[in-house]
Amino acid sequence: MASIKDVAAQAGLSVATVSRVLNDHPSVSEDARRRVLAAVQTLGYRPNALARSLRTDQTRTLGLVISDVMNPYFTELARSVEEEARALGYSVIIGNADERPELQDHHVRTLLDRRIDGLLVSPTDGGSPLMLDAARAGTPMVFVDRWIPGVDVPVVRSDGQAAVRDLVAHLHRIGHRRLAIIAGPAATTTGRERVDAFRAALREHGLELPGTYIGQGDFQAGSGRRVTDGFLDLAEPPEVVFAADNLMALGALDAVRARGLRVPDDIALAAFDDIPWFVHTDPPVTAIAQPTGALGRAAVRALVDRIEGRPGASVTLPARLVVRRSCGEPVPPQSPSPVRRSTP
Amino acid sequence: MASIKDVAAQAGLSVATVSRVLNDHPSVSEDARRRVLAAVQTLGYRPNALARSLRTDQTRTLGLVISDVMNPYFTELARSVEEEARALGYSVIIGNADERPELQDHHVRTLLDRRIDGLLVSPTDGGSPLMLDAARAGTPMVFVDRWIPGVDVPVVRSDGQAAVRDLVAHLHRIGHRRLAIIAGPAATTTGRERVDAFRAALREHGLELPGTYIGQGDFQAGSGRRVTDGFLDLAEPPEVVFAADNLMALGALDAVRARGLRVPDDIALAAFDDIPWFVHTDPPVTAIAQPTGALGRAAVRALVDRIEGRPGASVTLPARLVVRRSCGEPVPPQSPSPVRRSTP
DNA sequence: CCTCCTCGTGGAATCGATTACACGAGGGAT
DNA sequence: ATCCCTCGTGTAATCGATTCCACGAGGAGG
Repeated sequence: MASIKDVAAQAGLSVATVSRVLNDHPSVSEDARRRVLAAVQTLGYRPNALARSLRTDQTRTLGLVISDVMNPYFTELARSVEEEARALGYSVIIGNADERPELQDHHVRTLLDRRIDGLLVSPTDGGSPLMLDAARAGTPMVFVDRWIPGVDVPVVRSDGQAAVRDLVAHLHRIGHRRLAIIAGPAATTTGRERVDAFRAALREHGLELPGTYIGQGDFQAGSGRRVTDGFLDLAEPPEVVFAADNLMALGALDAVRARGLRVPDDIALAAFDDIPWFVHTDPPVTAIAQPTGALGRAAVRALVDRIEGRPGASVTLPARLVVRRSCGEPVPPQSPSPVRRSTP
Repeated sequence: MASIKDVAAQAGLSVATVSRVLNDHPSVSEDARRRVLAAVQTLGYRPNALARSLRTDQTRTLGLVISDVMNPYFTELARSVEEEARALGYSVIIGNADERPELQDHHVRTLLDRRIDGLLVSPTDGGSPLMLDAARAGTPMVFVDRWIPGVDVPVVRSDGQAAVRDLVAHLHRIGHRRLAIIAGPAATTTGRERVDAFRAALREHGLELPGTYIGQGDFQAGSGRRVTDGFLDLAEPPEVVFAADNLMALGALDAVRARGLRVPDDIALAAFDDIPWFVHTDPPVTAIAQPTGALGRAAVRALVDRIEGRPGASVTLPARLVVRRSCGEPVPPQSPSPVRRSTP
């Protein structure tokens, strides 16, 4: 592959001049510029990003470590992150932690070794020493969706508390009293927060959340299935299951279906995170929708702010309840389909 | 950030010796090794991947350019690719082309600039000069899922012909005669092949595929909606719509639902690519399942073979029909749920 | 005791870029 | 005519690693 030296030779100039042309530095003659550009053309030269980054100490690359690529929520987040980053002149390297702390660490390490300019993380756990050290050492970092308390890093997230309250009110109005939740891992903020919000909302209606109605999941489909099975085996099964993410809701549907039961007649279902498929499931699933695209974009802006020396603020955006039929009547006039693809 | 020089100083040795320890070169004394390791520990040193790659001319990184991250099929592909690559000691950088040729080019260029060791592509179009040049110039490359004819690059893909024939036989048996297809872009091999296979299978039953029953889609949900609307507006609408991918099937469901019609009573639906949600849609969707994980793994192995100087062979794996209820009776005894997550 | 190897180590070149500094040519002000 | 800037260019240092080559110490063999 042609290097800058080859271009210099071909153009009959020094590498310094070639470099100046390529970075359009002002003091270079029109003649030199033309010759360099011609040489670049004929050699098909492309600058070596590694060499450039080594010298300039910046990669114009962001690392994004997400908890699970197979989760449509994170997939959409990744898409909006890449889009916004590209608009700001950055590339993104995605690492998929698959909800496994050791994999998360692997990716953080690899990204740091590559000297990315900044890191966007949705932590799977309480934070490994590696990540905490990196944050303390001054690596620009922003938490997105989930975060780690006690670390001085901006957090871009969605607040589901009001939406959860709306959900519980909706369930209560329909007549449900025995409400259960499939929780996410206690090591994650979203895992804890959603349970807390749920419990607080129940209390407003004078309801309890007994221990047997809190199932421990891990944000993946298998755990949703397992926990739902447990609920259905109880002497007094819940009337509603609220899954703390969409994959566990998928698992819950699997479990219900495997027993030949029906939603919402035999048991009602609601989920955190709205995805396009929830419109077409049997029945359409009532869900709490996060402003995913906006979160991704805000996270990138906060991170780039930090990288470029500006403060970089935390952002919290509200989630909202989308009522469909999976919790029973009343059916709303027309449940809107979550909007994808087109960014207005 | 500490460099190898700092480690050398801390250990009281030269950078050469430090480097030898780090790459566990045989000729280094036990004493030196201990001192270097201690220095690495206290400084929290991590080698700079950029510098290393610049010197050794290899990044141990694979580029993967996929057509659309929001498509669960590609998402699963990406996951299996990363998994296999990691097992072989490689990292993966994913570029999302979003079915747009110019974005695909952007990512290929960026990846090439980073001097990735090899490229895995699922081309969105007939191939830009950039990509063809790279292939000709000897960049190790493998096509996955889709490919470009006339380029000397191994292809790892799934053959759906037999499964499409099974599907058409199934539809014919049920009594359907007017079958339509939502095709993918003609610029992609999968776009063309699926139409061809469908037409050939119809012919075996003495059926035609009229032009009005071929809708031009782009593998994204919006086009599925649009095309299905067109079908439903025909004087004689088809009895079955076969969507060439899962997102267009989602769009088709949207369109049918918007008119207050029912699947399969008013119109039947089948799709290429099976995903977990198809089990729980209303009704469960009959689909053609690709061995996605196996494809991703085979593609990585082929690419790594090329990179490491071995031949690197093309692979074709069969797809299979999964019958559910979206095409009407007969209902199979129990339609299996596609397996995710766990790799056996 | 001398010679020859082997082993462990360090010096320095190298990868491909960027950039500080030096330098010569040309033009304007004095 | 002299001085001083500005402009365009080139030389060389530098980023952080790897690796070829040279070198000194020590052991084996004659």
